[in-house]
Amino acid sequence: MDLLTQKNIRATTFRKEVLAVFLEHDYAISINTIEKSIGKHDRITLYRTIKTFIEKGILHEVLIPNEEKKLAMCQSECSSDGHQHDHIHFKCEACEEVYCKEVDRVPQLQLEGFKVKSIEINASGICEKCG
Amino acid sequence: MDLLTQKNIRATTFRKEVLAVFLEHDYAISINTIEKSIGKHDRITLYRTIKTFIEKGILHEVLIPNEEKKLAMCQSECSSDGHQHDHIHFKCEACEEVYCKEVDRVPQLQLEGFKVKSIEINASGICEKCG
DNA sequence: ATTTAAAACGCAACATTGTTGCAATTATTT
DNA sequence: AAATAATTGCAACAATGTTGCGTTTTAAAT
Ligand SMILES: [Mn+2]
Ligand SMILES: [Mn+2]
Ligand SMILES: [Zn+2]
Ligand SMILES: [Zn+2]
Repeated sequence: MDLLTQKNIRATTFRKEVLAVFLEHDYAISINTIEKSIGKHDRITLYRTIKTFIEKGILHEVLIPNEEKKLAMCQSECSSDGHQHDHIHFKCEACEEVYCKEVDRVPQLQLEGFKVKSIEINASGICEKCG
Repeated sequence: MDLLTQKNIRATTFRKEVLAVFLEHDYAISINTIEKSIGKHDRITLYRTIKTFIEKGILHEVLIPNEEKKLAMCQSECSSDGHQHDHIHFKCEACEEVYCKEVDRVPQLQLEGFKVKSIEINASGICEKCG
């Protein structure tokens, strides 16, 4: 069964094309990259598609300071009830791509006086392929 | 001695006003907030001021998914040679502000096959004041 | 103190990124 | 097959960020 149907949205041609672009990459991509990959396209529909995909737990934003906003696919746990990521974002200084990388245990954080509910990590360095 | 002079840029009226806005807040603020705080202002000059401040290690961007871009002051270690932050970003679900929070030890991260050079953490939960 | 040179400012014009309303189209349900 | 609901595509707009250039301000040199 189709991922789109699973997430309770209609599996239209446009959405399948957008999804296909994400499946072709193993790293986070920008809206620009998507636009270049899909042939004819309507910018507005693309923005709405992305918004829907984020709401439904198909995509999530990947924000790195001083970089273009990027998007990447979620794991199966995410849904309209919320996102749940056990992964970090890793920006490689060599290939310059940003990878979503699963980790067994996301490092925890203790902050005196603060109640920490969730944590999100962006690391940088040299990736597996470039190492 | 003035922070601006310390960082080797001219301490103009405009820059001092922008800096003052940051000193009034103990959390990250948006460009919109700055614009509302300084009386008359030129948007272009503000954008250039921010860019300069980031380059000189006075400000850094604070990016949280699905939120307006924010900015916050750096610690003294940052300079045009680079930023060096031993702090995390904490978004409070109650007051909705994002705080830069110093930590004694930033949690480390081991990734099989990856060389981790730096790490950046965004946490969320309930802050000290709201707890 | 005056002159000079560099840096910063302010304006106009533009580029990029993202949103809203609405009519036409497409997908699902009856 | 018809009715219904979701999605699309267009136009128009709003928000965010950039570039060029002449004027003003600042710091340095005389
Ligand atoms: Mn990710
Ligand atoms: Mn910070
Ligand atoms: Zn790499
Ligand atoms: Zn709070």
